[in-house]
Amino acid sequence: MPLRFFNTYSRKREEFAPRDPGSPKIDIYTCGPTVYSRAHIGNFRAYIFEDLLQRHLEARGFKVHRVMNITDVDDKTIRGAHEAGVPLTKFTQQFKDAFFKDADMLRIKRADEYPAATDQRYIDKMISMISALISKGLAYQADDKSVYFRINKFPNYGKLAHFNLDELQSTGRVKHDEYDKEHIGDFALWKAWDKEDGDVKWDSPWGPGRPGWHIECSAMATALLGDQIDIHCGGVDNIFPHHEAEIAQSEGVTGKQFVRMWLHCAHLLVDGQKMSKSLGNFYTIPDVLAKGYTGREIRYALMRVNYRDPLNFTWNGMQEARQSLERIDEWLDRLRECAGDKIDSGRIDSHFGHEFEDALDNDLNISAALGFLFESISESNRAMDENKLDAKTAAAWLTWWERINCVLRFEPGDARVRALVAQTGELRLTGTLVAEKIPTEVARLAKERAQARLAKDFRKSDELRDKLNALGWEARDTKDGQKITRRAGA
RNA sequence: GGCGGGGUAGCCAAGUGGUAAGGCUGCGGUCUGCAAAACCGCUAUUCGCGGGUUCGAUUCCCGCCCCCGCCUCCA
Repeated sequence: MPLRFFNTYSRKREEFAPRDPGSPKIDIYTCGPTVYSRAHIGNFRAYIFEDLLQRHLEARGFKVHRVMNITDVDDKTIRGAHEAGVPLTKFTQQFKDAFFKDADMLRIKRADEYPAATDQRYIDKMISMISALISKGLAYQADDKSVYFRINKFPNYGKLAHFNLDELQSTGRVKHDEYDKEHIGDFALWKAWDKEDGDVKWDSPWGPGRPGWHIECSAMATALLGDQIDIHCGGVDNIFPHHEAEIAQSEGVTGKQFVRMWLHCAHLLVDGQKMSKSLGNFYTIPDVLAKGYTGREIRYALMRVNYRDPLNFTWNGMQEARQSLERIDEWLDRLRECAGDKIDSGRIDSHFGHEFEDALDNDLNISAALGFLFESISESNRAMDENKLDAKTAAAWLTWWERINCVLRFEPGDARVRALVAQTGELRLTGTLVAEKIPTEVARLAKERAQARLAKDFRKSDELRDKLNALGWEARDTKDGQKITRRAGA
């Protein structure tokens, strides 16, 4: 089945192939955070989408080289540093650290490189690109000393967003230096130093200043990935002006098609509105964790809807994510018990097809892929209920799970490891998971409860179950004895 | 005004020119001392609205309504 993605440029689903058809190498550039405050879960929806994209491409045998930029100089970072009374680099560092911490929490695979806009290497590259644009007549220095891109000289400007330049309207959200620019749509490549910038400045042929926002991506992308990249991703709000500007700058310098495929992620909504810093309707990862949810539950909640559809964030949705993951966890536990010592001898039988991967091939249709997973869960659960699943097949299911989980990364985490306490009170490990140490108090209560049950003292047994519950553990009676697990989200 | 995305059960959501996957919730059943989990069953004669094409449309075409986003800070 061919890999197909919706290319924003053509507005069509297109078959994807690497630049070099004979090579599995793919270069991806993804727009990263501006580190002026903590990223919110709407931002992370885009990063989760990119993670899914990368992991699926890798599952399909491609060698992905991914770059994500860190914007660490712009109006907001400068203002934030000024207000905090600390140097810019110190101000941005805390949000860089927080970004990686949050990304790890969501099990987002690290990009190969995280270039920062303030790295002198890229400042130099930006300056050389701007010089090239000026020499080609595609840019000019205005009276305010800033350098602007001359969009009227770049015929393709507006092609990505499908905008007609004559119809661009100012929304009044941003102050324009309309007197200095030739065209309202001309965007800054180099911003001349202003006293509000303080000591944030770099030397350039046009005087001291700092880079415009868009040029950094063109510079870092071409510096690290070359003149042409396979896939470029971002949120839909980056289509215009940011990605439009990137095309103009990059192609203006190189004369080559900059990006072969543009993929854009729809917004995360809150109460039907875009989650954004400016509206104040946002949650950060720590906000959601504080409500008792785990990183993988957030991951599930952000990943389960196709990336091109708006996704409404709700606490009900978080609860659904938790319950769905619980279902997967229970299934894995049953399979591991069923597989027993055959657990490592799993081999994929022919009936374990590739429907999961096939679904993702179609523009990352995660809903269809998860639908197939849950159908598989029902099917194998039924077989286990009927005692028709042998250990080898159970092991094969687990092997299949390991395969698709390379993309999903939904396995229980360290903080939520499942363990068994048999009636004897002995600790037993399930499958390949490492058991979390059951607190001695919990183990003691569990043992006491097992004894009460043997004595048919159900009143005491129920009281002990309530106590375990209060401690965040769940006691369940199975035919193999009492089972103690961490409660969901605990 | 221009350019996009979306509207499928209580909620989330897939999908196809041939009669609606899956998840969550709820209800009934099996199992259980009771639960839990799992399994079984039930829950949209219908896919925003109105036309058209067709033997047949949720799916294609035309018109309209609603929601969200972008139009130079935004993932």
